[in-house]
Amino acid sequence: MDEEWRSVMATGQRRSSMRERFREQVREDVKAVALEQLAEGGAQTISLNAIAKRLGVSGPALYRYYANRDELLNELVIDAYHDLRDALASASAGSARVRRPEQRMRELAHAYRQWAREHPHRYELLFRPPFPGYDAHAEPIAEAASTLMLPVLDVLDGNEDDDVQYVVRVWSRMHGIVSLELGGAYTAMDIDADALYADEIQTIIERYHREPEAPDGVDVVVNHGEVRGRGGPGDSQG
Amino acid sequence: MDEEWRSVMATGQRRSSMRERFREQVREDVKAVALEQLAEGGAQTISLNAIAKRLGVSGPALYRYYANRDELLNELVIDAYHDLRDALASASAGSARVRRPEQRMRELAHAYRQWAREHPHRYELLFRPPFPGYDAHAEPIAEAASTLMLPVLDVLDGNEDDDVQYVVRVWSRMHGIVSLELGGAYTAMDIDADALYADEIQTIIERYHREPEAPDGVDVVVNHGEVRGRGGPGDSQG
DNA sequence: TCCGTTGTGTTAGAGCCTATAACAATCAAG
DNA sequence: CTTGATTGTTATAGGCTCTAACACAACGGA
Repeated sequence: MDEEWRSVMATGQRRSSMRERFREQVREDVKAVALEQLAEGGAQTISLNAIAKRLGVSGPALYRYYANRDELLNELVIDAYHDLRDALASASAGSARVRRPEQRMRELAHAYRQWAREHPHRYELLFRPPFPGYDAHAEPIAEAASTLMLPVLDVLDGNEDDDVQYVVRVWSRMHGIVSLELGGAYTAMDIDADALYADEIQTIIERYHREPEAPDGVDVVVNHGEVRGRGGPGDSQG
Repeated sequence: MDEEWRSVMATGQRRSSMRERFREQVREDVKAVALEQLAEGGAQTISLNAIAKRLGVSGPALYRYYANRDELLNELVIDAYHDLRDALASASAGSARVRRPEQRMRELAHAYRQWAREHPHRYELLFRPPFPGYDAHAEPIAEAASTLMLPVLDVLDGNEDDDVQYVVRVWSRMHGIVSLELGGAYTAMDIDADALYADEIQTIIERYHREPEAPDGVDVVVNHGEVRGRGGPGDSQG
């Protein structure tokens, strides 16, 4: 830790707020190690003590940087939420105006699941009831949801108001599969998660896709499979 | 603990396997306290030490009954799985031959969500990736899934083979909503979980309900919203 | 009835953790 | 150069899991 200080001093950068920069650097280092521990054994494996040891620092030193373990975890939650948001935004932007909306939806859904599979513990961290000390959960989740909503709404060409509930339902369907997949439920019962997810997304897309091609506007604008009055039997042809 | 022994001896029940019965009793007591701790602060709150203290026994005594903390947790998982299974079976049996299949489906779905809301931490315990020591997860989850599948299959009048994937998808949709609800996501974004869930189930029911009333058997037997060839535009009337 | 086996409880202790307190050293700036 | 803020250290308290060594009660056969 002292070495870093000296090397930084040697390079002769601007002295102002050097301490702050260093402080921020240490906080990042701590989070980096915490992320490794998280990836290895889940949230309960994260230990300030072990992190300190790995950074070559004696235990309580890190309490200068994080008031307690929960504060570190909350930081990880916020970072994870940002990361997921960026991944989704990136996927959404990547297929912005190029392809058909169905394809955009497919890619967005794929990005969602892929992020979860790449960072299972962080995903778990995001959408888990943190009953003991729920500090920074409500707000990030709500914002993450909104961020997920926007691309979906964009893909669905929805009107942002009544469609919110439908988009949440779409999100819930994606989350349901992803969550069970990460939990190992599908593996345990020998089910192909890839195919399952693909089929589900396909179903969602078709469900949506009826709308813009509806011949006459009977009242189908925001139907999306909600109740809204049934058309009686015979409205299906396969 | 000695008191119980003496009182039991005093009642003069059959001596054979008295020890076993007592042992089983203690194991149950331990689990009871563990369940309280679970309900209060989640799985990480469960502590053999604290349980021992609450039972008026000194710490390591409980290691005579549970090899380690994980064994206790696994027992809780298995119990939770049994409990959920019973709740679903009960709901399924309760509305067995009386009502229309749609109503049975509705009640089954309701029982599922209700159990999760009554035992949020146990539900969480069931469907969570237990990365550190996953002992008894794969099998219980698979069996719990089957148990959930059967009533759903029954409600759907499916033929148990090809329909498995569809039932898993239905289950995933229920789990998705329940999981996000327990995670507090809906509360954070001001969404009525009751309505959301009801709508989702209704959608599922309608989706299914087209089948038996399909006018001519075009190939609709196991369609359930899977890809299987699209009918082109105009197959929706609201 | 006696005695060995088995089961169950105890305390002691190692090793991990979180977190606080008291103290020392270093940096920043007047 | 002195002073105050920052950051590191060790010591300590208290919690946890789990093992070891020991004591005693219950069981069951001789």
